[in-house]
Amino acid sequence: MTGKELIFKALSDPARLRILDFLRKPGSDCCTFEGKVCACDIERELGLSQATISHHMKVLVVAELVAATKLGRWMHYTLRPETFAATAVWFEILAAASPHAAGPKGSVAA
Amino acid sequence: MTGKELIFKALSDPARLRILDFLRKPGSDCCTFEGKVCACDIERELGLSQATISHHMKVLVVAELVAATKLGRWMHYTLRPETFAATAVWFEILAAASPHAAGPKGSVAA
DNA sequence: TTGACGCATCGATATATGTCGATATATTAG
DNA sequence: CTAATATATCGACATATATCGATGCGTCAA
Repeated sequence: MTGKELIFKALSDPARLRILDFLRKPGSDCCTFEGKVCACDIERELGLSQATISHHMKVLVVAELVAATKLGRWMHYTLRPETFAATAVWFEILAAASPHAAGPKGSVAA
Repeated sequence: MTGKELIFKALSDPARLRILDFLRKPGSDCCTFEGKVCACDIERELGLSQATISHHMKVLVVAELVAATKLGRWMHYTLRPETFAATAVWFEILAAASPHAAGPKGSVAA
C-alpha cells in the first residue's frame, strides 16, 4: 500500500503536473482522439525530449494516475479519475482531523 | 501559486507521511497537549535524528500542511485542515475531468 | 549567571531523480 | 523486405534531497 507515496512522488514534479493539466484539457492538435492524447502531443506541448516524456509517462502510469493504451504505434494516455477521487478522500480525512476536535478521540485517552 | 508543487514534494517522502499520520492521532506520551505535538515526540516516534526531524517539519510548514507554534522551548505542531481541504478539491476536479465526458468540449472540436 | 534542555542551522555525504543523446523495439507504409 | 515513424530503454551527468554529527541560539531551572 505504498500507492500514496508513489502518487505524491509522481505529482512532485512540475513537468508531470503540466502533463496532467494537458490531459485534462488537450488541444485538438495531432493524434488527440476523444480526449486521448498521444506522447508526441505531450512532447510538443512541454518542449522536453522524447526520452524525458516517455520517462514521465511511465511514472504517471505506475502511480496509476494515468492509463496508457497502445493504438497502432501511438500511445494514448488518459487520466484515471478513480485514483484522483481516492486521493481526494485521503485529503478530506486529513482535513477532518481537526486538532481541537473534542470528540471521543479513542480508548487510550482516559 | 506553486503551492501544489510544494505540497506534493512535501508529501513525497515516507517519513513526512508518517509524521502527518502521527499528527492526526498522536499518543499521549510526552509533550503532547490538545493534539499539539512537540518535535521530540515525533523524533521518538520515527526514530530519526533531531536534525532530520527539524528539516522535515520545516518542509511541512513551508508547504502549509502543518502549523508550528512555539511554547516555551517546545515547538508544537498541528495539521492545517484548510490546506488539506483545498488540495482535496484539486483532486476532485481532476477526478471529474472524465475523458469520455461527451459534454461540449469546446469550440475547436468542430 | 550558569548549566541543561529543545530546536534550528551548517557542512558533508550517499542516494535519488530529471534530463538528454544514442540506440533498441515495434508498427506501418512502400 | 526495406524504410520510416512512434515509443521505450540505456548510459551518463547535473542537480536535488534525505540523513547525520557538530554547533549555535533561545529558554527555563537552580
